[in-house]
Amino acid sequence: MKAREKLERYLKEHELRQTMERSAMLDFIIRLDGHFSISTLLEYFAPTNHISKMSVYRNLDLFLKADIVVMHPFPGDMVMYELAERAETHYHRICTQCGAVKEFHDTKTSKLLKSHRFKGFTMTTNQVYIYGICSKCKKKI
Amino acid sequence: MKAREKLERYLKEHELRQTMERSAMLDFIIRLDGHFSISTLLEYFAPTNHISKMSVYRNLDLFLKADIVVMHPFPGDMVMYELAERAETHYHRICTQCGAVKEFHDTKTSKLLKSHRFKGFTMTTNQVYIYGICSKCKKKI
DNA sequence: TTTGTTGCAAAACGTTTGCAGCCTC
DNA sequence: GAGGCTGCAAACGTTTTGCAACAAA
Repeated sequence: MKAREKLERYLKEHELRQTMERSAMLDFIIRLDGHFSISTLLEYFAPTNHISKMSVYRNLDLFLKADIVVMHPFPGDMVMYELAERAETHYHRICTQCGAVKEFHDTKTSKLLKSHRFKGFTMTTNQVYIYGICSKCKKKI
Repeated sequence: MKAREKLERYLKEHELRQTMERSAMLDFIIRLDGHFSISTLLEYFAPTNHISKMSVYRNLDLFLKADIVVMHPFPGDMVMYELAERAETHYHRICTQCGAVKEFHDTKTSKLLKSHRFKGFTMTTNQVYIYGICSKCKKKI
């Protein structure tokens, strides 16, 4: 499902409201087309672009609950996020030494995971992370 | 590889030192046998058990780099951690509504992921997360 | 008209930094 | 003996809280 649809549906289901702020934040995240942190959002919106810090925090939480955005456990000081729709098209490979993250495709695993059926649990997305050491870091050792 | 071996090897390779604090922290994490947050460690060590806040922070970072511990992107305010060795035996299923996390087994996917070969990238661990809605939350809607 | 949402400011909290002294190796 | 490691305290920055005004439904 598209991110905008998800938002509309989630708001309706939970009797929440459509606001300019939510819409603008989602637009930005869609256009951004990549990984981002809370700082990315704050730096863009808080100083000049009409959305206060508080709304950024609160609405990012909402996007997470609504499955519009996923959270990635990348190393480093900042938790990173990505549009769920975008994250569904690839997985991530992470160097535990330098923190470098690469996207890769794996249709086999994707299909296998999508075929799972759990009792009473409805799957929406799945994420795979492969940890290891990249070539640059291997040379250093 | 066992966690303790990993630590020894990592320390040697990076010319770092074995200390009581590192050893005690690893012991605790092994005995704990589950998910934990920084608070879990701080609450145990900082007040009474002889390891200062600072060493907890610094050594947890080291454990992450040494692949002794992995970080999980579970919803909620706290980033969670788990002994890598333990995390290798199962994957995680997460409810995006209430944040409940269940462990599940999937040898097929595990084998498939382990069989991957990347140019210049040496895999150490892999993690799979399945997001969705659990039965309890479905009833509420 | 109701009630969710925003934005502000202040407070609370978690994390980092700098440094002196200690302890591995 | 050299240099990594610890612990303290202060500084820092991020996130939360409470509340009044606003606006979507």
